Amino acid sequence: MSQKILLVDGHSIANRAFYGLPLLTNTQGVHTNALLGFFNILFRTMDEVKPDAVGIAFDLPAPTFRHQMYEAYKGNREGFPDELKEQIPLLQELLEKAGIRLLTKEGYEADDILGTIGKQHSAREDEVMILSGDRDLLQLVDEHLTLLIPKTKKGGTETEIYHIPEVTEKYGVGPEGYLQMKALMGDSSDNIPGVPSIGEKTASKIILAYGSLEEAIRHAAEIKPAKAGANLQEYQDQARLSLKLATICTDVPDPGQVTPVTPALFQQKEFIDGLRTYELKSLLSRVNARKPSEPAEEQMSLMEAAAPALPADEVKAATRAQLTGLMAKAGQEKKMMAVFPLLEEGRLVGFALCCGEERMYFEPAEEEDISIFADFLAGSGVPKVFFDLKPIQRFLLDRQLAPVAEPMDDLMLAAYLLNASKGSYTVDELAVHYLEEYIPTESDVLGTGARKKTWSEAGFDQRAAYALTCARVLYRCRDRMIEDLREKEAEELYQEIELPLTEVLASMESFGIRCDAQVLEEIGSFLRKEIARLRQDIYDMAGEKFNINSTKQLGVILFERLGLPAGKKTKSGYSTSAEVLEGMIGYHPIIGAILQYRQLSKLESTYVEGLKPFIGEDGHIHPSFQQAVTATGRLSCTDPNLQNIPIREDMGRQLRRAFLPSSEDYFFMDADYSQIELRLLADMSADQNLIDAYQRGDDIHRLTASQVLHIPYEEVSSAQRSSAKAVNFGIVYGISAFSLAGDLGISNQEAADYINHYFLRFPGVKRFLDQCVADAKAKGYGETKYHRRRQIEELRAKNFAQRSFGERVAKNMPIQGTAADIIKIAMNRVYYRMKAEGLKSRMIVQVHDELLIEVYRPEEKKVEQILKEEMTGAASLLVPLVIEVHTGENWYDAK
DNA sequence: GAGATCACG
DNA sequence: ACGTACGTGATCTCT
Repeated sequence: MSQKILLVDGHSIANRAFYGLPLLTNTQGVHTNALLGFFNILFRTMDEVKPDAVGIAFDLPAPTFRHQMYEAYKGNREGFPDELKEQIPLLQELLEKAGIRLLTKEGYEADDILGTIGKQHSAREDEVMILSGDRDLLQLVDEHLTLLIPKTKKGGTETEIYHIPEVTEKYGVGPEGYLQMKALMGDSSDNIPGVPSIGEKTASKIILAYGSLEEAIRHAAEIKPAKAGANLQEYQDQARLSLKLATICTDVPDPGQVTPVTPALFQQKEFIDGLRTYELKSLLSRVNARKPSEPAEEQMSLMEAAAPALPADEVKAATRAQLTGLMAKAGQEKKMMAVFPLLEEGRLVGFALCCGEERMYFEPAEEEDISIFADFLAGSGVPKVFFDLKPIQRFLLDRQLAPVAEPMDDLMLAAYLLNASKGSYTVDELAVHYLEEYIPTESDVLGTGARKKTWSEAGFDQRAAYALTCARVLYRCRDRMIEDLREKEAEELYQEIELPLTEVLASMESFGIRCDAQVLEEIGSFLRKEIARLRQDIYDMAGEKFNINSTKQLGVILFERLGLPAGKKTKSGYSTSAEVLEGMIGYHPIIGAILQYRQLSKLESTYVEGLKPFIGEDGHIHPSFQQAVTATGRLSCTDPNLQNIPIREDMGRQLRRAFLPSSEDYFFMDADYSQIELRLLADMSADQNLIDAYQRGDDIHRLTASQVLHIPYEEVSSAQRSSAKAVNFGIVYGISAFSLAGDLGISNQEAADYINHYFLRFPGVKRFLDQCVADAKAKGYGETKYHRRRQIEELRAKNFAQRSFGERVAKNMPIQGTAADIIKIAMNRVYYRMKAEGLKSRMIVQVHDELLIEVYRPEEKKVEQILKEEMTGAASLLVPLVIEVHTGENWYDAK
């Protein structure tokens, strides 16, 4: 009977684990990050693979031939850092306590042992998986043996899986070929010298052509590029040595035995005591959660805190009767219900409900099932707890069903408000943070990358277990999170702004915006013609063809071949940014052509070709508005991003002609706040000079120029006005003389004078910005008028640049964030008023300080009135909030 | 996957 | 003396 065998490269995984986590210690000062990371990776993999036996191998060096060779080339190899070295024996000890026999053999490295045992089992047609961070082991892959490489990514680990096809796909050659390639290209991290000037690509080509190193050496003379062939000839002995060094031994005598996986593994008292010693809490609760039998008495408290394992055979789909029963009961008793749906491609695969002790998982089979669920969600009696509510609202609105009604909670939004600087939020992180529990992540269940499964492919047991676990976590976290929000004075922000906004965004996404593919195509064909012309001109002027998109190649052409003066540099070479190139106009006609080429190809690739695939069968683009991404509280927009459609240059602006109302009965009305951030600066700083200016209705940039430069208001030139505008922007961004100087093309001294004069004239602004920094330093976070917080760790940095960054953020976040709060309030007011008044007009896009409305013609006056009232009335400031309204038959005309 | 560039507010 | 604007997302190249 064929078995699943998991083999682990101990040193390699410990190494990955070590670098994947910050340096943690227990209270005794023992470093533990590699221990924690190792077991996380091991447990995760065991959950996914469910092996029948495991083997974990470690190097046990001894002076053997191969080792001596290895030593000889070891010159550039750094040893493990001490903090990691110390943890290896602790790890080995823990593994042995857990019941695992370690695989070591004097004089052999771990990969030799893994190779030998792996090939033995593979020959018996067992299914072998080797877990290692080392690509060298790719040479072992065969029909029954796969290599798993854990990747540490932001927020978790993912696993790359290599069967034979993946090896071929990635390297062009199979596992044996990969070994031969290694001999040619070498590997600096493994101190395999290889052949000079042969890298991965050339090596792959050579092996593809000749099959092996020896064959390649025989044909060295005919190898292209000639340099590679000549070097192979010259360094053939070094190549042969490299082959020897790279080859993993598969005939280690008595390599040891794998350990069968039994329920007792990882349950030994000694092992659990060990975890306690190193204070690896999350592992402890995980081990307890996996515990199959009765818990030992001393583990009771931990056991109670941990989610009970969900034996797959006990989870059955709930019947419709059970479902309606639980919903009815919750309705009568007004009991809180956590709801965790599994959605994919607009389909509801299933959902879990958790109402205290009672939990169930249900999969709708008919329309009737969905309508029962939708009725429950739209009902107002039961407090419903979600994580990421917007897709559910979208699901309902797409089907013309009523959206989820209050009372409700979205713990993803709560998590975002509690810590806005994370970018992504998951249920498993809530479990760790609030319950100190480890639950599987979505990628644990579905995998990642090319092998990522859909929920339907994952199988019933997986779906049910995952959804039920998540629902239970939500149920238990809810009260504590709401309490945390209250403590931070953010409950109103959450209840009155973010939560209602979810339906608004779902509605905007569901309607989408019509986009005419023909208009796009016309612009595209014009652009392609122009791009081809420019490309040819550039090649002619450069005297050769090259990839203009490659900054590296472009740098060589401009600064070496044409000998133009190089301006700024980047980390990796010359800068060729528009800013640098613009400074070089006049030196050579190629510069202008390149700038034009850049501009047009950006439009073509990002906005013509980039948008096309998003136009759906309904002729609309349905973007995704992200509510829990930015650190300041703004929305972001993806798939596609409709918040950066060109407008500043007329050529790009033409693209907006492709965005149209959905029928002739509608036109566009676009309303944007006039200088909302500067008005907020006036309000929040209470600077009398700035307030007076806005109350008089002055042109604020003209006024700034007049006051800073000491010239009469009427005599300000347009150049002076635009300098003042740059100063005003700079103030909001946390200005420095250096950057203002760069922006205006003046000296540092002149820029510093501007800033000093500005602050003399607007002393309240100066006081306010300094206060922002002082408050943020004292509290560790910046805050908006509506108590949105952003943690600013950089303020405590020792590094000057980082700390300065923190200070700029402390000045900017309260302003940008409050503007974001206000437009969110406005969106809610406009949307819910249009809804309440039964209008056919609808909000379709938000661009930070701007709302685009598709207006039903008969409703023009009504909508304009609503926009004016609700947007200007969204906040009451010391200065007026002003909006500008434009209308048109497409987005171009409406701006 | 990171870095460079550039589109928007 | 230190290194510089704040916030996003998409595309392309190259390691």
